[in-house]
Amino acid sequence: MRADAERSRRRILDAACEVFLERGPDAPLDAVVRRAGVGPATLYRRFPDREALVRALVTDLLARLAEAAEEARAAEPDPYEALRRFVHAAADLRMGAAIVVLLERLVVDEELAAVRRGTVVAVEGLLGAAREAGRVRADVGMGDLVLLCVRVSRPLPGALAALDADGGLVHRHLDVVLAGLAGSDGPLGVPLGFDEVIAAAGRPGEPGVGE
Amino acid sequence: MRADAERSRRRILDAACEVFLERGPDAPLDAVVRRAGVGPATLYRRFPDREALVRALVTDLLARLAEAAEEARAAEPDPYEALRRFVHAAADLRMGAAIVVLLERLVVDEELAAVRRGTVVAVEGLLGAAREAGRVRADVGMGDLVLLCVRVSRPLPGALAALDADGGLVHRHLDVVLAGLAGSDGPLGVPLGFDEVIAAAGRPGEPGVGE
DNA sequence: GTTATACGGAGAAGTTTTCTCCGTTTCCTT
DNA sequence: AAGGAAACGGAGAAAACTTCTCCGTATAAC
Repeated sequence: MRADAERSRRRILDAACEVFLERGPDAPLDAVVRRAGVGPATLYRRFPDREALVRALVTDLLARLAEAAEEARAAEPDPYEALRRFVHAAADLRMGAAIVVLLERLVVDEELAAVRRGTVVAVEGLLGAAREAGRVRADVGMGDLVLLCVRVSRPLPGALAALDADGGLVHRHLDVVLAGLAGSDGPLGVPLGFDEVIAAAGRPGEPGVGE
Repeated sequence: MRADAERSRRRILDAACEVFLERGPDAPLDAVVRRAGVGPATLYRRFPDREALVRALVTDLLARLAEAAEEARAAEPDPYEALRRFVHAAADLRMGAAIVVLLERLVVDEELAAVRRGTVVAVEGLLGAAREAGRVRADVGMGDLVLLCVRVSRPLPGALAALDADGGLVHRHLDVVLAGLAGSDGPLGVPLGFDEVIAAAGRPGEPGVGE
């Protein structure tokens, strides 16, 4: 495969990740194209239809998530810290995009099921260890973990997304979820005020959810 | 105003709330119409354009939120419980819809600013009291509170929304946010497993984010 | 330097969304 | 309970968006 082709592929996949996360799996492929900065023909040449794109995206992402889980377990001896490290990594990898698009748009074939199983097992290991160590309450399951991650790491809707351009807010809020509003499990820094929310969204001329 | 007109108005507003929350402020008004079970003409007669609908929706919702805050403060002597009660009420009122649509689509005029101020003051009172009582960490601000509520109470994307048909999951996850994963501030009941997530989304034939 | 491969833009075809007209139904008044 | 004003729903024209392809130009490998 030629170098520029590989580069385009990567840019399209990354763009698709962001776009599906923001606008759902029905987002126009045209939006992906624009975000990727490539021509429409390039996308359609590489991925014959939406399904092909989605399948490539999900496979890629699930594999990287499993890797991140292994990496977290290896890097942190403390099970809770390992879980925490993974959750933050998953947000950076845009786990939400994989979940949303996977569950919505894809017939799960043999290959995909295998990749998915690997990821689930790895994350379950992380969660189970933290739970056994008594660092995570027993009445929280994988589904909670995954859904809370999806909820918190999804981009904020519309103009609010500008608040979190660098992703810092996602990590902050993941920490809140992890540590709890009433806890004191590590400082969060300066409180975010409501005025800043207003200010960020007050900028006119932003066409909304789209770009 | 005639009784049937008032009834239509209410149904449209409720439907708009759900639809904007699920699909963002660009959702087709036609989707609102279908969900409300009225004809398109009825919507356009009552609200000349999207902006009129959105403005009515937001004004209505902000006022109800302020009410809910007052009610929570009056009903619960303990400041933390009052905050908790409000947060759950806000989710039921679909606060997310107001925030998203307000910040995105609306020029904030005099009237709207006044309503908004009232709501913010009421909620700030709740949060401040809980913080002073030492029940909420000092490094969490109104912005965090609002954004976390938006994040957690937004409907899950696409088919995942079926998991939470009755809203129970939102309340569960709000409690996680409030109490913290590592805390033990009240039992959450049976853990939600990953399999249930898969099962809920595995149902084919669901056209996705739309209805 | 040559050749095969990939690229971007313009635009046709198909789909979705917006918004109005008008005949029928529902509510209020007397 | 009957008349009249007001509201309703459905069909459909017009506009806006999406999808997807053709083809001349640019880029990478040898």
